[in-house]
Amino acid sequence: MTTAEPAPIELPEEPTQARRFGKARTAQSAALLEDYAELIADLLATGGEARPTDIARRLGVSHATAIKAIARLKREGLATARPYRGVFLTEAGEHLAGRVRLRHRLVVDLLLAVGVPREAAEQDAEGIEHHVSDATLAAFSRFLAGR
Amino acid sequence: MTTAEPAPIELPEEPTQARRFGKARTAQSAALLEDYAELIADLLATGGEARPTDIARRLGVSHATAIKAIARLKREGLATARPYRGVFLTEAGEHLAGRVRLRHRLVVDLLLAVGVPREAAEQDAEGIEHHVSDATLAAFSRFLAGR
DNA sequence: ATGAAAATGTAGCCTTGGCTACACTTGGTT
DNA sequence: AACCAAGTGTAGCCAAGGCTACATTTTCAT
Ligand SMILES: [Mn+2]
Ligand SMILES: [Mn+2]
Ligand SMILES: [Mn+2]
Ligand SMILES: [Mn+2]
Repeated sequence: MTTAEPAPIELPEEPTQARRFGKARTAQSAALLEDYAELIADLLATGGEARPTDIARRLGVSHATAIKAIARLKREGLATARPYRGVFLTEAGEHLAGRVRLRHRLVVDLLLAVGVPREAAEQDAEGIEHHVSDATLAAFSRFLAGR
Repeated sequence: MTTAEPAPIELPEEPTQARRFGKARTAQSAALLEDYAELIADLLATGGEARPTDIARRLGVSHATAIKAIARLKREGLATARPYRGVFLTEAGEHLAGRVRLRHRLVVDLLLAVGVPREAAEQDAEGIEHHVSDATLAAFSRFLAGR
């Protein structure tokens, strides 16, 4: 034989595929808020305060960009902030941050468990975490527990 | 004891964290082109042609949105298309589609292997695939081979 | 107390990726 | 040959998420 057998291509049903892509887009649009919420919670927990400049530096964006995102967090009821006074999370924001942090850790742990090198795991988890459903998260937990 | 021990929070170094977030943003901006390339290749392979309306229906977006994305594919040298004549992939586009399809399959297979239910695996893979680095992909391959 | 540096906020610009509405081809039926 | 439906393209709108430049407020050292 000259080449490996190319696996046959089969397309999902059209409505199924459209639904999957749509959900992936929805997950993506939530990603930014999730990262901000998680980071703000971490900064508050470790340093005591979450200032726009700190947030911006950690995310690698300009402070203007961070301030606009914080405005969106406020608009969506996840954070509070008064001018020149730092950012805090609402109940909803804290709750979101908690779930996001758990997901983040589980994704990293699963990647490590299947043999992904540490830094790749930490890097890839930052994107992957936003696309892990509850069902998948549960499977990750079971897999990690049973070994 | 009353509550589970809350794992201690430690933040990555600032430049490290900024680099990770930046890479995740870059990966995200490539995601749309990857999905289009993969889908166009699949349509060409199975149906013989990839028309804007088909692409739009499968992605769950309007045909106008699809046409604009196809324009971007052309701009970036991944596709060719003449008015009213359907879309084709360039060498670069075919190559991208091939890599994306492989990644997509490996991600689904890995999720199944760790116990994720079929539909959740297919769904989550659609987003996860865009954040899987070569190092992680290699680890997935090894994991799947050794069992 | 004051002056400089740092942080914060605002304005205006850009690209991406959505959408709807409308105009124009194309291709099959009659 | 003509018509009509489907497909295609274009225009114009919007929100998100980037940026730079500039104005304002705080904070900190002197
Ligand atoms: Mn993230
Ligand atoms: Mn995270
Ligand atoms: Mn995808
Ligand atoms: Mn895919």
